[in-house]
Amino acid sequence: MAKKDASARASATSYDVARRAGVSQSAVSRCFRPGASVAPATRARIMAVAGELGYQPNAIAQQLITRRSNMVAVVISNLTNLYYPEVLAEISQRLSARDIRVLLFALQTESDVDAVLDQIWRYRVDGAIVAARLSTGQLRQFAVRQVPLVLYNRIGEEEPVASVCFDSTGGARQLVAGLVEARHCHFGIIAGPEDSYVGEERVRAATDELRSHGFEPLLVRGQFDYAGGDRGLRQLMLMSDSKLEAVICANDLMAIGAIDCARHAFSIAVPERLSVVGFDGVGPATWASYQVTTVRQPVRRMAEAAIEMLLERIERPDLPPERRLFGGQLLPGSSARLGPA
Amino acid sequence: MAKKDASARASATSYDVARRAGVSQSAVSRCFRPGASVAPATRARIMAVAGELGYQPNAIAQQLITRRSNMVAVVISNLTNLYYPEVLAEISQRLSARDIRVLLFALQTESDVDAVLDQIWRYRVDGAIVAARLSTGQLRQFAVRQVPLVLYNRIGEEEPVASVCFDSTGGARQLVAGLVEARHCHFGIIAGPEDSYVGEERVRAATDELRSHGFEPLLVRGQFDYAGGDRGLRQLMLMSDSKLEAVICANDLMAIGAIDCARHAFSIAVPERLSVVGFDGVGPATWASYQVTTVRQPVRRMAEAAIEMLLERIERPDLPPERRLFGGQLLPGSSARLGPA
DNA sequence: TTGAAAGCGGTACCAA
DNA sequence: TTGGTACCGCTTTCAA
Repeated sequence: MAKKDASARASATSYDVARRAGVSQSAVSRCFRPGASVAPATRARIMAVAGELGYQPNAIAQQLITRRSNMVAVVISNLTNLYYPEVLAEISQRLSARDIRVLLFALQTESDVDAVLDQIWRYRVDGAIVAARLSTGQLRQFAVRQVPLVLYNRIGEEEPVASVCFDSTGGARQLVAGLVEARHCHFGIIAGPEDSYVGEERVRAATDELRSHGFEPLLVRGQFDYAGGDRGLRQLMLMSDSKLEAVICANDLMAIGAIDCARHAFSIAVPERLSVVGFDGVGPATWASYQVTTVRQPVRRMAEAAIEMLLERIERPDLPPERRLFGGQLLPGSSARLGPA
Repeated sequence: MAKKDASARASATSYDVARRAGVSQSAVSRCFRPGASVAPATRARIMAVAGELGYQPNAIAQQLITRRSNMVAVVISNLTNLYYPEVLAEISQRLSARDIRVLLFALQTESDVDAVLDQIWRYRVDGAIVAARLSTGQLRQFAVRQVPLVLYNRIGEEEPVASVCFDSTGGARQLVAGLVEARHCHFGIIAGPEDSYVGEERVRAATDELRSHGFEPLLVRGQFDYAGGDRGLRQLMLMSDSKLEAVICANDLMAIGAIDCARHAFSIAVPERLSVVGFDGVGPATWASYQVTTVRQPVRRMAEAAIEMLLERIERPDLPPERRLFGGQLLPGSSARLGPA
């Protein structure tokens, strides 16, 4: 059976180009591979025809033969978190710059992970950057299937996995130290859901640090959002008999919710009567109405590191797991009194 | 040359499964195609082996042969806009639910579009949802290459293209009507960059509506972000000789910037002395410190519509361009006096 | 119900 | 520098 005519298909193939340029298909292929040997005249003719036909090599076919998809799966748990869009934008742009495409998986709930992993295997991505909780079994699958993986702000709990994390502990120390120095005595912590790695680490670090100074914080939990901060503060107010002096929130969004709640629902002046601190350094944290005292994650450096680690592991799958920890920068803001001076 | 052993490759192929199950490769393939005829016993044996080997059909090979990638390109101009993460999350989740993957292209600047389009052609995506400005030439390419396309909050300027848009005009009318009824007389508009379609439409609609009431607004421009709103208000204050009574911002983020600027930089009470309104209805607009008077875009419905339109066009490429316009819901908020009562 | 075989659109090796 | 050819891993006739 004769080959189908080019016009029948949506896009031209290397055969179409070859025929019209009067060369072999191999020649066309070589023209699109940097460093291949093609006579200048031949190349010119081929490229001219390719231009006419709007020929672009079919990435799918390339992937099949080279076993390289030039795609990386990016798995993100909740894009509406305000912090993640920034991460995603960074990762996406940096991967594009390296000529790698992003296959995006935005999870609504973390329970969707298994379905996502199935797709990841099927698409034979070159690697994955995951900002979602993975079970040990799920982590093992990456190893078994030899798909390079870098976790973002998560860790492999039972086995080591390459990961890029924010140093919540260091951040928490700085915040607590400042609050203690400013002579706050009654502390509250608004934590996120227990299954959040970064969240728990922040809470644990803050708690430890407070205890080392002889303080025992009140603890409440909520979602990592504005409403979570609002509700958290209400609970703390009830529990503390209104003696609360400082609140440490697991992220900026909660801190903002808590600040608004304090000011508008309880008419408590922030920071005069109540100090509120957060984590992340997201955009809204710097808005004039809040100026949240927080610790900023170096998102760009972390995104870059995640990509570097992933690309290294794509080239050399045998590289050992490595964990890179990034310290944050204290943004003093004005939602808390940090002392002294 | 003998076939390579399965263990040499990262993942099992249908041949590996076939060999171990003692059937032909075709049989394995059929097992994974719903509605194919396979004897129950055969299927059971094959599936058992597939399970052991962790076999998953290679999506790449399937794409090549079926000419269906089950991937949709999603192009978004600035993910950091606060409004887009919500859109992206919706689109991504709804496509996943339909077993379609998202190939994400997050543009830093709109000038990257050509490079992105090249990738889109090469990956032979089934279609594209684009929330970025496309030139007429670029739009034509989609037509020529027969890649179904749906624009999100953009339109084809010189030729009709399937698109889903927010009805900025209707929204602007509602906002302006309310402001005029409340007897504001001196208006300012903080617009976005001129190359933004939605932004310009909002500005034009607001201007027209104001003129129809006999008012001529002052106009300034900036980026669609917090700083843009801040700077915009400062400029308006200079231009208006402090007579400014109402400011219409091209989006909520600018409105928030303007509100903060009014209150903190100029000590102007909002809404008592100055009314500020925005567009979109993003999360922060509802925060207690702002409660922006705005018009909310029905993001979920719009995302759903975009996907429906795209899928229809993937099935039936000959469908004519259609433009679906979604009205917004006025959120009265408390950043503006809308009248009367 | 099953297996053989012909592609899908490329890459890369080999001989000319 | 070129063209021929054997794959990559799957889907899909077509016979058996």
